[in-house]
Amino acid sequence: MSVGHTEVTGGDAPAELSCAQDCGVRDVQDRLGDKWTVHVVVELAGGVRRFGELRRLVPGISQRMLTLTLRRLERDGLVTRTVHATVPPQVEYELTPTGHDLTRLVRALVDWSLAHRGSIAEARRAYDDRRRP
Amino acid sequence: MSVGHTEVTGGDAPAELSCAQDCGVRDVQDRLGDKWTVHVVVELAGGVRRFGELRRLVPGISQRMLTLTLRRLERDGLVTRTVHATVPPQVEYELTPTGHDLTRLVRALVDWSLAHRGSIAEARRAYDDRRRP
DNA sequence: CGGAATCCTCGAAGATACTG
DNA sequence: CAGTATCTTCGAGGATTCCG
Repeated sequence: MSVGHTEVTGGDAPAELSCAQDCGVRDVQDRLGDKWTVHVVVELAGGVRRFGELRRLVPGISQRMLTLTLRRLERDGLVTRTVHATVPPQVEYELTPTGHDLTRLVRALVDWSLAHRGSIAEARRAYDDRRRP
Repeated sequence: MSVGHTEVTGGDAPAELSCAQDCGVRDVQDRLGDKWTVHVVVELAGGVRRFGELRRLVPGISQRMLTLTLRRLERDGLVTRTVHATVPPQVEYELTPTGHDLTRLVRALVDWSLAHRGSIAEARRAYDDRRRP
């Protein structure tokens, strides 16, 4: 099995992982690996959401982290930010097409972890028991 | 679109994301999000590897981080560790079936980032240009 | 060779306070 | 309401040293 390596000469396989250290994979890892992005994306998958709405939908997130998370998503073109010049102010966030495609990856993540949740927990118990008798 | 929510009563959809705060998804996020696991898994996808071999195959990784990364993978039942009582010592690592399945997720990650690499870089430039004229 | 133990740095994330 | 600005904490990860 080969995860990544495409022969540069004539390959049609999907990826070469080590193209000049990571070729952008780190960006995705950083988004998917941080504490809040996945949660925010999941809520945005439900449609347009306002800032305070997201704050309520993602329990435990601080105002600061919600702002940072949304800004990063916006910067990467995964989310649009629409300011309505009303009073009080009203800001709406929505997934872009690319952002929606990200939810497919998130779903793959969730599916995988659910599929192997049991075996991992078991392996972990076994390992810990071996180490701490 | 709904990424996660399965009605507990009779749903057959794949996942409920907020089952008691994350239901194991964080574990996978932590592995996939950290700095080295993906690289190590990719190399192990090529077959059995010795410690020093991995050290050479994953450029930049420290001895400590390679050890930690492998231990975590072993603890989760994704990698087996085989010590040959030779001199000098020889330790071999290999993906378990679950570990091999993890490579499918890694591949999805790599594929996604390659597919959207361009649009993300572009969005990022546009965003930065808007903010710093 | 394949680690374990220790020390240190630095950035992610939390808490709090202020503002257009 | 939807932020920005500061300060602080905490842990991942790096460097180094020692060991069976």
